Amino acid sequence: MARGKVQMKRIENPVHRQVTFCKRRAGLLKKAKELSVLCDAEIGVLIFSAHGKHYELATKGTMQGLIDKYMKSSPAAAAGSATNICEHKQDAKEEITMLKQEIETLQKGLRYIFGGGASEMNLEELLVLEKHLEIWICQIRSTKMEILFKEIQLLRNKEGILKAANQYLLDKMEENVEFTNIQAVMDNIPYPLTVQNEIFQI
Amino acid sequence: MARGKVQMKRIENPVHRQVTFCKRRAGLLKKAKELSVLCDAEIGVLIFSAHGKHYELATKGTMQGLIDKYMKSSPAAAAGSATNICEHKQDAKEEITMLKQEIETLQKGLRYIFGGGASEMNLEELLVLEKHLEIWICQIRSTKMEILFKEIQLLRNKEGILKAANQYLLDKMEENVEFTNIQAVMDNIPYPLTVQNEIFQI
DNA sequence: AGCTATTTATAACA
DNA sequence: TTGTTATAAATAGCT
Repeated sequence: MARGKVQMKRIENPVHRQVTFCKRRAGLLKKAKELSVLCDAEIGVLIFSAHGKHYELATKGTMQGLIDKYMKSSPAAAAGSATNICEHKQDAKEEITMLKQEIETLQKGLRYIFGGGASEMNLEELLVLEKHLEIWICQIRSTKMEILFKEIQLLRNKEGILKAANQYLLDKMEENVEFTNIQAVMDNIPYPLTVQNEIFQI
Repeated sequence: MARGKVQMKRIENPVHRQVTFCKRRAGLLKKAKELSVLCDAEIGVLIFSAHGKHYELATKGTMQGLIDKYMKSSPAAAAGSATNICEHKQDAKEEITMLKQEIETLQKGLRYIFGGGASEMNLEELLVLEKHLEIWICQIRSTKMEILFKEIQLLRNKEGILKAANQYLLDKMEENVEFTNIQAVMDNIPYPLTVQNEIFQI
């Protein structure tokens, strides 16, 4: 650019190359700063020399911030990038908040049970708790009914079997010349209830 | 640089600014490419315009690769970097696990109190549980009523105070020769409700 | 977008 | 690296 045009290819002379790297690097960073200031843009420049040294510039904030911005706006192809991690982090935070609320509710419920009072719960919480309990009771009643219907079915089956057995025994009796006490036989047939009496207090 | 020096400050004229942004952006990217070629360096440039548009250049590979390189070589001080985010994510996961365990414990506690999970409970246990829940609901309703009565009492007190204030104001009016709009005065008395509307949905 | 008068950047040299 | 300087590039103000 001065004292002679320059070919756009790698400078083979190592000394020349190093000097040019120094000067042009400074020039590039200066230009970047200028562009940022003049046009109100956010600019990041990363320079890695062939020897592994690195130089950077970030106008308006940190390089990290710029990279984050880049991750968000650039093709999402950057799988597993900081952005995704951030989103996961966000999700996790939300989940934690949810879980904490759940714990809070459960603890209040327990406190309520043990304390025997709901003095520390507000109206809104009490309404929610009441609704939950009502639903729970409904479920319990439904389960109860299910059990009872099963029991009834079982008893009906047993009834059928026993009636058949009785009939069989009665027939035997009639065949039999010797007269015995039918009632006694009937009384001795085991006929246990499979459920307790209180179940009829529905 | 041409036809006049330029002040190193934001160009206020939006048209000028946009034009300059275009031109200098192209210049900067060209310079970056040149430096990369001439000196065998790896260079990345990120440019975000004030309006959110973004431009990038990565010589020798992708921007992602450059960023990875930057992450590794830059002072680990880059707080909030991917590494840290990962750690945070890990922390978050652990916290979630902990919270879930806590919830499990609390739920067991509740289940214990009520005598086990409803699905595995027999009729007897279900009846007991139902009774407990009914009692609980009764207590909740009682507490709810208590809160409401307190609220009503509060409102009644306020009513008394306001009525007295109104009377006082009316008396003042009568004394006053000049006639003013009484209704306007009454309307302006602040009368905030201390509970939300939903409480009346009992 | 394209055109120049100028300002900048910088290659070669010290 | 830094400084100097001749010269190539970049670009501000216009169209």
